[in-house]
Amino acid sequence: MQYHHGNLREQLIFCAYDWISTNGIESISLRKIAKIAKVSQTAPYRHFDSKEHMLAEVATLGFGKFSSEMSKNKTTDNTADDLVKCGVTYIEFGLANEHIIDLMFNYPMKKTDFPELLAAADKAFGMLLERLHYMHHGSVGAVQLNSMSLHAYVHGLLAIIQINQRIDTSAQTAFFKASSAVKDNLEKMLSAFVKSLDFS
Amino acid sequence: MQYHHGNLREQLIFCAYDWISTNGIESISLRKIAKIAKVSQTAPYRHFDSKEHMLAEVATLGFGKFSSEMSKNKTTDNTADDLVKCGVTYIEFGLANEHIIDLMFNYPMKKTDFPELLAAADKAFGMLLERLHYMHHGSVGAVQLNSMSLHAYVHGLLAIIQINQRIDTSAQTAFFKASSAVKDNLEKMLSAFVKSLDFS
DNA sequence: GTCTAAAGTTTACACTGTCAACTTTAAAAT
DNA sequence: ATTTTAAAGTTGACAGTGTAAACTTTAGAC
Repeated sequence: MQYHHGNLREQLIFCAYDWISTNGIESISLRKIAKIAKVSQTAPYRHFDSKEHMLAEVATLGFGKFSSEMSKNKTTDNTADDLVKCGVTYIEFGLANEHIIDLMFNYPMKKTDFPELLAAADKAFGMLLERLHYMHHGSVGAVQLNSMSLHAYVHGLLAIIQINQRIDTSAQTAFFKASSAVKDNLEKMLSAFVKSLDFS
Repeated sequence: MQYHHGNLREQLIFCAYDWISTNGIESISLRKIAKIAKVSQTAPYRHFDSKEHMLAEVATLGFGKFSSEMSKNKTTDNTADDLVKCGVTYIEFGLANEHIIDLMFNYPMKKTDFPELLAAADKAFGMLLERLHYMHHGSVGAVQLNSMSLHAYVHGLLAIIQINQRIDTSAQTAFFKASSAVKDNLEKMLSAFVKSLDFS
């Protein structure tokens, strides 16, 4: 079966992705996206159950780009370095796409309603798991705990940097002065962290 | 000068705090809060410039409770343990008040518009700094970097656990299975992390 | 007791998500 | 080739939102 517009569903997702990228999540509305795509206000409802459903598709797209970014830099001969690069890539992606990563991780969605999104998120997480399994040399042990630990650390570093960036410099307090130093020491901090993990 | 209602401003803040605690941030509206406080829809505008302004006051209240929770458990004879307790308290507060901490850290507000909020956040962060300064024995060195590092780790752990909790068990993937193990290993993970910090 | 400014109300506007009822049109069935 | 049908898109409506303007009430200063 064909359609009228050509490919409205995907175009809406792309429009929404762009809008969120530049304007943030709160300012989005289905009606605006529909207007940008030059269709009527309720046309999106022929393709998505709800606004949340559409945002889930955008988040899925985000995880796709995120994964392909993360899958680069695989050297295999020094997995610890790869892990550090993973972390740096994670944070750089977050800084370059602050609103999208906000949607991906902070926007409250019933993720179980959107299996595609769940799978996309899981795939991204798999990049970490894969490398950690390699470092554990087959022993399963604390590999999951280590992966969570690393993910938490990286995720937290990104959050700290973002919180800092939302403050304009003139009003910086002790907290925000400190967090600006994080960005300049990312690799050092991450590799120290990876070294501290237990691979026994 | 007096007023009609008695103490509407504070009551609105408390109402909003309660509402957010139980219902989350997205579902809040100024009109609902006004109705709960039994005043007209626009009465809040005699006390707050905007919805955001009111939420900033709620967040400030949140940071107050957060700080007083964090300031407990100060033994001074084993600061490393205190730091671990700080982290555990942070995460426990977050889990017991998921929507409030969401407002405090994830809700996008121009924090510079609300100096009270900035100060309250800074005070909470000071709990960490204080202990870390003690462990650095006066040497300033990497104390700020360490504080950011620890904050990032704790913040990230909380985020991971929260993400996990939003998924219902039947649909758990590798990612979410792993994150459930974090909660049972919090203290172990935190004390390993604190030990890995460089206090030279 | 009058006056004034703070506190609260009413009305209104533009915007939102979403539903129901309608129209168009591409492709399957005849 | 023509009819049928269901998907794709439109129109209009409803309740809820933030917030601005104009109004009313009332406590306290004079």
